[in-house]
Amino acid sequence: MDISVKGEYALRAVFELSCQNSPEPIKIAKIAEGQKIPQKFLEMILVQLKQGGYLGSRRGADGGYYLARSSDEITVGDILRQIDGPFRSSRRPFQDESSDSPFPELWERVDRALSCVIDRTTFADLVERWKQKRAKRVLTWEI
Amino acid sequence: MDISVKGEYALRAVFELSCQNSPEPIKIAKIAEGQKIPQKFLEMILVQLKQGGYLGSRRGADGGYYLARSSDEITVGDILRQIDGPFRSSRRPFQDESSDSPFPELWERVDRALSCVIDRTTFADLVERWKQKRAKRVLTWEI
DNA sequence: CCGAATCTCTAGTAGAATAGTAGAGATTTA
DNA sequence: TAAATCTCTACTATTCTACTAGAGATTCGG
Repeated sequence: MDISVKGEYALRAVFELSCQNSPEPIKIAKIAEGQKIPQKFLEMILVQLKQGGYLGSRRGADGGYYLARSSDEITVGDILRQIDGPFRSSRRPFQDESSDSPFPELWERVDRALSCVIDRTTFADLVERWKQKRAKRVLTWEI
Repeated sequence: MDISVKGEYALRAVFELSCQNSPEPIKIAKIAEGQKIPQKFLEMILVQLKQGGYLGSRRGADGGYYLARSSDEITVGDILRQIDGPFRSSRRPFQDESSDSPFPELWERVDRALSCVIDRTTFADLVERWKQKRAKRVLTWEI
């Protein structure tokens, strides 16, 4: 019942790209620096996200990564599943044997509850909320 | 975002005890057999559950484990947290550094959603639902 | 078209966690 | 007391996590 560091790095990388929201690619090094992620580790993560169709890339000078879809069409759940695979609670090996147990149904309900948060939260949402929080903080300071 | 086998074994063990619902202790061997859990592994799990105050035990002939509380006062979340520790999503190391990120809030929402299921589902609930499902199945067969 | 910048691919790796196993010791009851 | 049972300590094989290293492929500016 935990999220891997790798998964969180992936979220932070996509968040960074969503914030920039530029059609021009952003360098791995810049993302790594901005989000404090070991660069070589991040490289592997970004390749996975590209394979999933969430990011695109360009090599060479002025190369980098960019969002392959708009940030309101990528959810937190998309990224986590791409990086860490499907959550195990949904495909436990116990289900088939006799099925005479209350747990498959429990795991379904857990999955649904989780899904309500992670599959409904897009990166556009995250950026917006984060901006609002920042605006609020600045306001409070100025008063 | 997954549940350990150990955690699921613990749930199954407590479920077994809740089903029996007997004041008399039930032997480890019987629980292990009933829920298909390696006995030696189960022993360690049961000790942890006893330390958490969820189970009691008696040694010697006719010894075994029993519920230390009524099954409607033990939740799925209690057992999972006792076995696997608190979920990491709630105490990630990223929070403190700058806190200039939308993720702490996201993890809070994940935790709340999860909590709505696992901290509100007691073993009495599980037993009842399971019995109802069984009754339904029998009914369908008989028609 | 050269070369520098950048992404990409393969491989390896230290340390922790997972899912157990083994066996002697402590306690209780018949 | 003897047998049954829980309890405690220790060990271990395998897998996973979070990286690191380095050579190769591609692009673009000049």
